[in-house]
Amino acid sequence: MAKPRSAPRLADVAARAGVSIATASRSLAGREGVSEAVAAHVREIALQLGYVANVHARTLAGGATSTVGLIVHEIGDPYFAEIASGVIEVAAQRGLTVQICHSARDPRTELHQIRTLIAHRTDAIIVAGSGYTEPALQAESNAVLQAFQDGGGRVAVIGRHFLAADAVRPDNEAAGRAVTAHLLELGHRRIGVIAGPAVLTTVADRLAGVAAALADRGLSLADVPVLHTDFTRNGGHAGAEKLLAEHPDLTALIALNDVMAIGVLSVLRAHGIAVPQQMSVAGVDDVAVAADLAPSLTTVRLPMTEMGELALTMALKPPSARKRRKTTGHELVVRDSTGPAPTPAP
Amino acid sequence: MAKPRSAPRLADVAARAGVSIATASRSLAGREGVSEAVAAHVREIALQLGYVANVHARTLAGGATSTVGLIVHEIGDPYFAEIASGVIEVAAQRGLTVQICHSARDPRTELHQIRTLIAHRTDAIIVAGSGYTEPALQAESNAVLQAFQDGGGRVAVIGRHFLAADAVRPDNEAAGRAVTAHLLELGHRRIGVIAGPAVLTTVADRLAGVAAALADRGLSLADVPVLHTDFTRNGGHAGAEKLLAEHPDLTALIALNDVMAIGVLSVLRAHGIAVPQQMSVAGVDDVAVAADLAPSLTTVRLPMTEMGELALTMALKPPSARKRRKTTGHELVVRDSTGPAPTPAP
DNA sequence: CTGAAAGCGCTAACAA
DNA sequence: TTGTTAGCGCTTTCAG
Repeated sequence: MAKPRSAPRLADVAARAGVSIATASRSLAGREGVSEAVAAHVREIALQLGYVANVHARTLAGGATSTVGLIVHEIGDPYFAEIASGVIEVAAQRGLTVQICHSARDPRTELHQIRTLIAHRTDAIIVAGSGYTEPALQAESNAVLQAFQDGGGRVAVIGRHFLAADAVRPDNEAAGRAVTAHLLELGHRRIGVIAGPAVLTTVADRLAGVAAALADRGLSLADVPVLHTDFTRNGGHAGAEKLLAEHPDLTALIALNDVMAIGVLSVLRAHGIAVPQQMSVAGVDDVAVAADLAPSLTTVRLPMTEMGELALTMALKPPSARKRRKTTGHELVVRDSTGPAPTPAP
Repeated sequence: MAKPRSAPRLADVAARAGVSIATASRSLAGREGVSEAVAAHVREIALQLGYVANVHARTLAGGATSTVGLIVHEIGDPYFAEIASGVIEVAAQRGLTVQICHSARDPRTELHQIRTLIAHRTDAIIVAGSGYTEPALQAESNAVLQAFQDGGGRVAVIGRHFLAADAVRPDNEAAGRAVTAHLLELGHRRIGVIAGPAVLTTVADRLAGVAAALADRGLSLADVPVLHTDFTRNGGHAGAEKLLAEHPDLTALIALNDVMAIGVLSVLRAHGIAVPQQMSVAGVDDVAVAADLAPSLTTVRLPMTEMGELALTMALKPPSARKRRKTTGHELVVRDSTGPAPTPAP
């Protein structure tokens, strides 16, 4: 075993450069009050020693941690993976590192992860998972995040949360509306909706959009079957099986996110139901693979990567008195999974 | 602005509990040398104060950081997202937090990320990105990681690296061999290979497997067109276009990973080439969507999530004298994208 | 412009 | 069993 003293410390750099650690610190931090010559020399030495400041010591001494936290429901879900990619990219540009946690779509777990990130004194925390329609579920998270912000921490959320923080808001209602209007225009009237858990604001908002589009045509959400299952590929799969069995007359299926739609398509394929000839299918998100499915998936594009970038960018700005709110664009992407409603057999 | 003193400190807990900080520390750490009564009391107080230890202070004082680093090429790639999911899960179980960095398939960036993680004094570092066939490219990373390990840090890599560390090794050669043998058995002889950058060991190993399977049939890799492009969906897309144009007689395409295969399928669809009737396509990895593509993708399953779990588990074990090496299983999954070679037109 | 020294919050000897 | 105290490596006054 080698000696535990592995990484060079500031003291090593200072000694080697023949200056005090205070001067060394100033030089490396690029603070002023050091002659450029000395500063350059110190930097030179630091470089050749491969010196990297100990983040913990720096943090303890009052500096920033250069770390941001990101809470997602599940990183294996492409929606979150794409958001994470955006967050990581801008973090890297700014010399920050990203801690990622799973909330597993559970408010208790989310609270726990928030606590953990706070304990790590991350400079900022980004909550990317959907909010909950029931404020009580996030009351404690809210309190904890508030305290964190009062202490100088920065917070940004993605989606609609009952959290007082800067927010990046995909327009989920408009997305739900767009996809539904598209199907209605194609002549579909017997539409089934496969939704995620009703407590998620993302689900509630998209569903509200569906309802609004229906209302525009004098229809009501009460008239269409809505099934709440997991917000995952398997949830979509199970939901489609159930809906198909209970409502054999449906001509279109809306999955409230693309991964669910993927599950829906697999069921249709297994049952030999032609898409879109016999059944149209649409999702929301436009995850990367949506375009490469067969049939390619009609969906509403949400700029996930950009949302991640935006969230971190906002969080890194100096806090403003009132919370910032940034709504992202969305775009209906019509592909091959939707088509005209089949004319009913005479 | 509230006062900066937000989080309660150990001293606060100790004072409130009427004990010294040493006793408080012991109680919370669950170390022995404290009467159970006192310990329980301290824990109680800590709980009601919402006390969470400052990770940085703890680390600086010689404790563990409760943080592990994970370096992936790109988290948006489902292969890495699934690995990350596994890592995060076992980390959460053990009360650890995960810092994820992008290496962007660039050795320089990878080195930089390793340095960053070391600066953060993560307890362990997991390098999930592929290794490089050219040892020189990772020489410096190797040195830095070695120093990290000498200093008590733990390291695990996924894949074949020229890094002295515990390793989880998907059997890439066997995977390449399996998929190729499958195609050969189906009667294909004019097979094109769409590969990622040749410098990646993952690519080199899978390609070696392809060569081995060909050799088993008396064929040579020299006889089949191999195209090296990006190890991504778009790389697969571009590669397929090129290969198709240059070798119109091919009857099967092997993409060296599933995301490339997705790009390949999209090209075939665009050209109206029926899969598998006119062209068979196979990938490697079995990412989640592979089963849901149409046609569903024949591939070789690698247990990505489990690989992530395994890597962290290994890294968390006390270091052993000789490096551990764990080879994971793989399994040919035949789906709809491969079929018998079309009989040549007479 | 530069250096000395006081912490930051916690752990781990060492005492009592 | 419990308390005292010396750091961990760095930033930041405050002197010089």
